[in-house]
This record gives sequence, structure tokens and C-alpha cells, in this order.
Amino acid sequence: MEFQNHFKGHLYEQYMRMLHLNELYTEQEFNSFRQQARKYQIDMLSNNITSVHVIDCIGDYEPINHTGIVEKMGLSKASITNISSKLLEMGFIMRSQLNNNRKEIYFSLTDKGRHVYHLHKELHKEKERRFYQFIESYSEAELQTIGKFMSDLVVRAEEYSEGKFTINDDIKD
Amino acid sequence: MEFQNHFKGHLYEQYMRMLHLNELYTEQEFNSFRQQARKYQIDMLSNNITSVHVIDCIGDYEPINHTGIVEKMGLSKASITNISSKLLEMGFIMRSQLNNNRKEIYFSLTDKGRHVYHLHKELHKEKERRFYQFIESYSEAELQTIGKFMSDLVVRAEEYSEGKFTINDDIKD
DNA sequence: ATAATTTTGTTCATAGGTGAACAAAAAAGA
DNA sequence: TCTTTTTTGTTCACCTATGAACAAAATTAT
Repeated sequence: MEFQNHFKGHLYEQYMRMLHLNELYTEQEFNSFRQQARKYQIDMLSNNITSVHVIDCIGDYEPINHTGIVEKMGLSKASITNISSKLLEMGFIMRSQLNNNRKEIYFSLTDKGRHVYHLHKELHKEKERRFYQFIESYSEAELQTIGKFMSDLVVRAEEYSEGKFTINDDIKD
Repeated sequence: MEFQNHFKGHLYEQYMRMLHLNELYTEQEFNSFRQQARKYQIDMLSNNITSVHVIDCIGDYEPINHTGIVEKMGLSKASITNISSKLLEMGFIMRSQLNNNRKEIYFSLTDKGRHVYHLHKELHKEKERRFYQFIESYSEAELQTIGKFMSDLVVRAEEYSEGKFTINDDIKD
């Protein structure tokens, strides 16, 4: 029992650390991206990964309009206006009107933007590859267990963010 | 083999989703905190969790100076200057000089700040409790597997952020 | 058709966060 | 002691992101 509690506490700690370290991991990922971009003489001009994600989004769904990007990415309208005008200026994307619609503006990638798009996709494939390599040392049964755990976590987080339960309904001093 | 690849792809997806959903989860957590704070008529004045984390940090290590907070939290000096002067103004923390040192400024919690501190700690305990409840449905063996997986992930992320390997050394077009 | 409503995208003020330059104090060297 | 260097914390200019207010266009209702 003593052992068990200790073990579970340890598990929780590992869980929290894992989540936290993932942030650093993501940061490093962007460094790798910039490094790679430099290699191809692509100047991203910004230290921000978001504009790359916008390029990624446009590449996935072009032609896509402002609102579409906002919905896909979960960013604010103001933010997308800002980023897309920079990407436009830097020649990564281009705008066009479709049909006779004079309201909606559709974006698509230029060749330069497509280059970035592919670079980014490659990075993600590489990341995925590393993940598969990482899990190679686990048995089929273990991976089943891990898979169940993660999908349970996802379900839990989804239920939570849908407000199905609330933290702290019953906190006591 | 076909099945296996599909399974592993699914695992990767779950892994990514789990990491992503955690962000939403964290957001919700702060909502709960504010809700709780309102119940005690504590006005945080800001929608930002960071100042609560600063209070938490000061509570853990008081008396702690500016540089100490910067190091513990991994935020910039400028940021801590900004946040601490707000917390000071709002009466959550107080400053003092130690010894004859006229350079370093030490912070500690006021009663009001301590209230927030305890509230925040309670929230975290509650979160931990929920985690234990969540893993109750798993067997000892399964938890061992999951624990190993997470600690392996942590090690991997640590190695990575120490630059022991680099993404993309060998990307091909 | 035309009036009312909704959708779309920009602008603006504001907030959080940062690095670089800086001044003051302390510590280390001479 | 007196000079040089390091530590500490603030200020400033800048970047990213946001919500609210807004104008223009499109859609829906009458």
C-alpha cells in the first residue's frame, strides 16, 4: 500500500513532467524548422511558428478564406489579418476573389510558400517517424495498454472541456 | 502488419491529441480558479494565470528575490518586474530588504496573497486526486507499463532539449 | 425590390511577454 | 583603498495575440 501510493505519486509526477517537457520539445522543433529554412535561403523574418502553421493550413485547404483559417486554427480574426498580411507581403501566399464575390478573400500558396509547406510537412513526418522508432521497444500488449491510456485521457479531457464536470465543486478549506 | 501500422498510426494520433487537449484542460483549470477566487471575493483583475503562478512561487520560497523568481519560473526579468509590481499594488505580496543589502528586493505573501496561494494549492491537490481516480481502473501491471512509457518520454524529451540529437539532420526532398 | 440581418474582414486599443540598454549596488581584484 | 567586474532590477521599444467596434458586402425576410 505504501509502495503503491508512492508509485502512483511518481506516476503523476512523470505525467506532469511529460506534459511540461513537451512544450520545450515543441520549441526545439521550431528551431529545427528555422535551421532547415535557412538552409534553403528562406527568410521567415519572424521567430514565430504561428505563421508557418498558417502556411500549413492554407496549403491544406487552399483556396481558403479568412474565416476558414480562423475556424481551422482557432485563432482570432485580428490575428489572422495580421499574419496573413505579413505572409502576403513576404510572398508566401497570394490572395484572390472567387466567383463574383467581392467580400470574401481567398488565400493560396505561392511557390515560395509551397516550399515552406513541404518543409514543414517533412518535419512532421520526421517527427512521426521518430515516434514510431521510439515505441519500437514496446511489446504489442504494452502498446495496447498505452493506447488505451491515451485514448482514455483524451476522452477525459474532452468531457472536461465540454464542461461535463467541474474542478473544485467540493473544495474544503 | 497492415493492422500493426494502422494501430501505430492511431497511437500517434492519440498521443498528439492528448498533448493538445491538455492545453484546453489547463485553460479550464484557470477558469475554475477564478470561479473559486470570486467565491471568496478575491479580485484577480487579470485573466492571466501567470500572476497566480508567481504567487505560488513566492509562497513556496519566500522570502525570494526578483532573480530567484526569474530562475524558478523561467520567465524574463522584465516580465517578473511587471507582474510583481501589479501584485504589489493589488496587495497580494509585499517587498522587503534583507540584511544591509540595498540592491536585492525580497518578496513575500500578504494574508490576501496567502489565501490565493492556498486556493491554488488546493486546486492542484484536487487535480492530483482526480488523476488517481482516473487511473484506478488500471491494473498494477498496466500502470507499470504506462509509467515506463511516460518516463521514457521524459528522458527522450530531456535528451532532445539538451540537443543530444537534432530533428532533420537527414531530410531528403 | 428593399429593408433587416448576418457574414466577412480591418482597425484600434489593450494586455502579456521579451531582449537589450541601462543605472545602481555589491563583489572581486589590484 | 580604489578600480573593475558581476549581479540585480527597471525601463524601453517591440512582437504576438485578442476583443470590440466598425464598414462593406452578401444573404434573408418582408
